[in-house]
Amino acid sequence: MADTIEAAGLAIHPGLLSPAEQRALLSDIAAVIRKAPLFRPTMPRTGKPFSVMMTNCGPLGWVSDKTGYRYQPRHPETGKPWPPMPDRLVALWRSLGAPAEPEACLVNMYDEGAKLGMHQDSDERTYDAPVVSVSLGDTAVFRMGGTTRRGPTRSVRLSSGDVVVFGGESRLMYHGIDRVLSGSSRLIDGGGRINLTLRRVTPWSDAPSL
DNA sequence: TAGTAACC
DNA sequence: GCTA
Repeated sequence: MADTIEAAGLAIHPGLLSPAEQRALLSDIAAVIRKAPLFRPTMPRTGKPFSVMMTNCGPLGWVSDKTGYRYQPRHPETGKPWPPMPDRLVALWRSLGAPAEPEACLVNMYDEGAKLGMHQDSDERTYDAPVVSVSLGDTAVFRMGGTTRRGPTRSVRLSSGDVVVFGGESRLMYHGIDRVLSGSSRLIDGGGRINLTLRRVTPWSDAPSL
């Protein structure tokens, strides 16, 4: 395990999760996907499909369709509430010193060829809490930039078990996935990469009313 | 608008 | 810079 990289509130923790922890988490997520099947979001206005498949767990889930990006309490296809956040993810969030409790866990499934263009996580009503990202399965070529669309970017490989915390200035940094290195991990049967992003959507002061 | 093209 |  290499040293933790830290800059402007960004913390990359290579190999934070042991192989046993990765397998346990993957098992939790497989159960989530059985209850809340992966769906393919589409772009606002154009309706162009994402290459990434998604689902969520926790009280709120991120979705996108022709009408826009938003958080909502129910699966867009089944109409059912998102499955509960696994205890293991709440424990991870707390272990990283994040405030309150995570309200949303977006599950992104990358098959071979899937990618995600550069974007900011800015659909939340609060940016006080960090975004916590967990990588499972095949290695991703992750690109990160600054807090505006233009400017220099750098490329970082994220392997299974790596955890990234976007806090402080880095909370609104542009980032994306250039590609996934097929066959680089044996964690997921059939290959691919699963990324979990834990987020706080509403300010902590609003939380008791949830 | 988390996609994509096209042009440099 | 386009998209509906």
